[in-house]
Amino acid sequence: MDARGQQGRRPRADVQRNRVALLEAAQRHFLTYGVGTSLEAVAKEAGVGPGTLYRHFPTREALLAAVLQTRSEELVARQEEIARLGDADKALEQWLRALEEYFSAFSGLPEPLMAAARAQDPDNPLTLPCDTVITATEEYVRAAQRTGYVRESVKGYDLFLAAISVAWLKGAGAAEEESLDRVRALVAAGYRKRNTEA
Amino acid sequence: MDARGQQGRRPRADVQRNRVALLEAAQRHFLTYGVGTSLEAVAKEAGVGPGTLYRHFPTREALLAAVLQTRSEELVARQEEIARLGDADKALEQWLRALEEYFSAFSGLPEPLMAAARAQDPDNPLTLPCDTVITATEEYVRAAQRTGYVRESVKGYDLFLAAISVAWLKGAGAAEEESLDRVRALVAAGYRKRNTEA
DNA sequence: GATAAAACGGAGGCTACCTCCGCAGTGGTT
DNA sequence: AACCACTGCGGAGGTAGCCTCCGTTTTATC
Repeated sequence: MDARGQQGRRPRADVQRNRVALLEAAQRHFLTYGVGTSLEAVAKEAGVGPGTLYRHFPTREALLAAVLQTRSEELVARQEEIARLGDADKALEQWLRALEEYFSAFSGLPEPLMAAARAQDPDNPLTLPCDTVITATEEYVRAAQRTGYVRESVKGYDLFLAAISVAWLKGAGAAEEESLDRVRALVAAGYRKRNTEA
Repeated sequence: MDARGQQGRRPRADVQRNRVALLEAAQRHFLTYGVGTSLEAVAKEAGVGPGTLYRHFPTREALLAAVLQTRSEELVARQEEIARLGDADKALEQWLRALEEYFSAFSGLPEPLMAAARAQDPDNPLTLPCDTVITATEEYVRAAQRTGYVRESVKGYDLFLAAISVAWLKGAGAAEEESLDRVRALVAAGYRKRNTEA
């Protein structure tokens, strides 16, 4: 009598319950210990056995991608906000900043993202979000090039690489915010046409 | 009767023999599998037990630092070569390139180097080489600033970070040489005063 | 309730880390 | 050359994390 599409029985209640518990536990652990955290510990904290974790999320990347979903949505929301700016240069700058925050969501995140970006393996659940942000970056770059702010030789992928590098630096913990700001300025000075002397 | 310093018996021959075998095996494995390779496998290939490996090199970082010693010497040799250039701008550029190669010696090397650079733990055997190259970078930057090539706001540490980031990108394998070249150009355009339009 | 399908969970096999200590190899001495 | 003392060897073993397989439990439906 229920309105689900075609056939098959209604999905079991415990599946959804466990999935949510796993995602919450995973987020906590990724935040605290980075993406390399023990998956067994995640399962234990979610109150399920390791088998259940691996059935829901067959690889670490799958779990990561699922946890990252929320952040991806935040990123889309930011895009709308950025679109309201009008100024293509400011938009690109803000977008890169948003990207960087996204990549720094958990310590160690840049690594698997890079692996996904490179391998183009359609089975890797991180490939999709990766490609999405690269494409978006290319558009911001094109827009800023049309209005003459950005060098013609710069490609969107380059700035994706720059953003993920800065995120890596941040996650490697090796630099205080002050150093990071100077690196960001370095990148900005690198892609802009105008030369703000200093 | 032999000319060793003060007292104690002569060091045993097997110690040196094992040390060399370990270093060779470690270098091979680091080259092939990256810095995360199995240390037990290294010991086995060197023909010694795990205990011997850990006695010689109590941590992975210690082994890494010892293997890196050769490369550090190469880097010093390069410095002399660079000094002969005369041009401070070219010198800085070449130094950054040499740094990047040094950091890319093994896949995954940037991670422990960053950790050492940040923690300033005197017990970490990677801290010393790290500090050395940072100091050297600062000098190259100062020289290039004196001759007016480089922005005053740039710090040596920033360019160290930039170089290690590019090495990370290379090791993460995510970028072909073409993309890396564009990122390098981005960094160069970022730290230079002169604006080479494009 | 009864039934069948779906999901659970933990035991178990695997690999790697690192330590500890009985034993073997080595340098010095006679 | 034979002995001694000691330094260094190496592997067994405890720990932890990965991932799978399958007997058991939970669930939706009738």
